[in-house]
Amino acid sequence: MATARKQNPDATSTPAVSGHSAPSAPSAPSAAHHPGATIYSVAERAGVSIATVSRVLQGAGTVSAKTTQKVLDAVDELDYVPLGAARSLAVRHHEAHGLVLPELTGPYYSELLMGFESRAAELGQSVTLLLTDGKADIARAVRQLATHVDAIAVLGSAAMPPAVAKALHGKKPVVIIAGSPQEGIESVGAENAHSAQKLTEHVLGHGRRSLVFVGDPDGAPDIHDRHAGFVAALRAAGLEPAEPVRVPFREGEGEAVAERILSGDITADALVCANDELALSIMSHLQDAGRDVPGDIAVVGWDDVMTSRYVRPGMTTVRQPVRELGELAAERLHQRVHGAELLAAPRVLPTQVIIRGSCGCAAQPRATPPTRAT
Amino acid sequence: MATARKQNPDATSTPAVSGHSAPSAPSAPSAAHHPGATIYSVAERAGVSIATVSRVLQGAGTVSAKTTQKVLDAVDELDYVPLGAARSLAVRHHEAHGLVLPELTGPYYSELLMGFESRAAELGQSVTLLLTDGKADIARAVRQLATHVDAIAVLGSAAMPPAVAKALHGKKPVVIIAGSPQEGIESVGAENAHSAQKLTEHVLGHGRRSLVFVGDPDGAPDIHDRHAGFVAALRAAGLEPAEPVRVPFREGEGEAVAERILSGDITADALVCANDELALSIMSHLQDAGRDVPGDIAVVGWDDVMTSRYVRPGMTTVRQPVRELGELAAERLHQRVHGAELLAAPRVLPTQVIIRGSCGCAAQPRATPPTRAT
DNA sequence: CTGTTAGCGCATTCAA
DNA sequence: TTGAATGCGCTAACAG
Repeated sequence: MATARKQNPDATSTPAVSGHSAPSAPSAPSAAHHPGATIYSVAERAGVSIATVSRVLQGAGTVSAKTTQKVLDAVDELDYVPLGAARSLAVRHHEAHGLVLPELTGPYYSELLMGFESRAAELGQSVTLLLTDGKADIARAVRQLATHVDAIAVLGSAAMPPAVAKALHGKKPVVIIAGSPQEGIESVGAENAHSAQKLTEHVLGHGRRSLVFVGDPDGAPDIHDRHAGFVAALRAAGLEPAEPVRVPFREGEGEAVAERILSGDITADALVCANDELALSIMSHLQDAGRDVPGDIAVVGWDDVMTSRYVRPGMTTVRQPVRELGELAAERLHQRVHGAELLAAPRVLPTQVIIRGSCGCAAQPRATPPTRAT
Repeated sequence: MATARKQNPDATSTPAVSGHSAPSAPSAPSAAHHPGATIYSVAERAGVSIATVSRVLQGAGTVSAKTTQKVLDAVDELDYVPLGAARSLAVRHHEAHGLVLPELTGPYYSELLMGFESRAAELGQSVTLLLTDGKADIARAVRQLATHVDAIAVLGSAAMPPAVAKALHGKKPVVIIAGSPQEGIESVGAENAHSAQKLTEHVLGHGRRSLVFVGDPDGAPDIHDRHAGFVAALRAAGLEPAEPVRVPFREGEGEAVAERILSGDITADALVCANDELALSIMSHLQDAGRDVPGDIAVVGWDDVMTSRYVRPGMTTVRQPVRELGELAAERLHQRVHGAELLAAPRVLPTQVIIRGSCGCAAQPRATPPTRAT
């Protein structure tokens, strides 16, 4: 019965003396893990009030050097770990941001997450991660997440029901990353259409005329935009774009696409792929079948993954500032939590076309700093 | 002043009648986001007590269908999002696990994280991620993390001061992943020494006699074990192992190592590398310089990253059940939180040697299911 | 089946 | 510079 508080159901509600926890048992000598040290045990051990303990721990108010030291010692001896939930309840803040991603294969998500975590940490926020792929009830998971965080960032391609996003929003700040801007929800992203157009123009510049877009424009908002840029470039060149080859961009799909090309089901002298994994896989299978890339057919991707530097020919692609995108999202979340207004226009970060050999340019020695264009 | 509670500083502490929040204002008609809906507002709106609201939300106790519906409606209308902190404080746990990783480049960490998140989610736990690379005060970050979670998993190679691990442990369950088992701290990992020995024996089987290990055995516990297996294989073959080439395994290091080989500073007819990124990079630079792999020199790696299937020759390597490792860690954490005893012996998961062409075997068509050995 | 009540551990006025 | 008291929103006995 050391910690004496809130327990006077007997006495009349007059501020009875409540004997300052008299020097009864001088508490256990030293050592040993108090599994449940609380601010009360620390205060008692230091011989101060919990308010004082709180002050030194928060660095708030002014506490004498001597008292501070006593408290710090007690904290140390007791191995005190504050209970975050109690603090959160009192201050009404979780000091945590949520991030919703579909999954983590490939460098894109990881980069994004690293950027997000890094900036969040700088701002004193921890990050709680939610992966949607394979989850049965995503809406439930997101609501659960909302319970523990102050704000949430969602990747556009994460399978989160728009209804959920809207519901959350209004309760907690939400930002959509690389998604289609929704009414009243802030979004950040990397530029797509313009770079796609530049990239396509570059391929056109090699004299290719029969280009096909590989990837599903309706699968994700950024793919949609890339396709739009592709189409724009073709039209500007007086060409009529063929129907895109709509495949999801898992690695395995590349083989199927390659087969269709080899069998003549698809005819093209250049492939503009929705991302590098797809492009890489297709190129590899084509090469295995004896086709020359880019001689017979050019292949370009998007994302500039590591492998794109190692294959031959090097993969021509587009690099996005993915890490910065993550940082930006964390940053905006934090500002919004602290009262900043929702930004009406999406923030879009510039991207960079990386020219290597697969587009038809002379092969470069691989794994060297890429040539920059744009 | 709708929610009437805990406010009778006037009346004597006798259980005064406290007028049941008489049907004063019938509350706002419909619609609109109550920014701060609480269990009280929901209860009031549904015309029940907060206990009932809690019951339907927790699925605990028995509540009549009609009442349940009223509550659910109120929750819906008010767009009620419970405050996790309050619940955590009351039930005294966070329903969250922490995961400490150095960073997220390459597929290893991502896989691990996916496994961890997936299993944690199944168990109803959310995951809070902490990346140590680039953090100034890691100990502080970890303590901060400990504040919000019930248990923590740490990757062995994460730069977490052992002292912190020990401090945390005893307060919250801790498991070390792929690290050196520490006294009194549970650990899980993938098998290293034995597979390394098998792999080395395989290379030896191709007639190579001058093998060198590339990677720093003191850099991470699992590298240490792989090196040990390497040494064991050589000794068993009557060979004296050369000093390992101690480099960190960032991608950039490969070039430097390749240079030393080309310049004759290092002589070897086979390289056993600490991981695939290193092996890949070295092989690539060697090839660029005109060396034949595996003709002139064999190169093998560890991890079986995606690129290892795409390069030629295919990279011979060792696949670890990384995802399963993550799942196992989450699983153990959860069990420990729920009272399970600390496992004295480390749980170690089996690995698999993947034979492709870079070790000296006949080149395989790439990007096909790997041949299994072991 | 439902309501009352007492904390959970902490931050924070308000006094002293 | 310090302490006493109050409440954050929720769960969980305990009554009824």
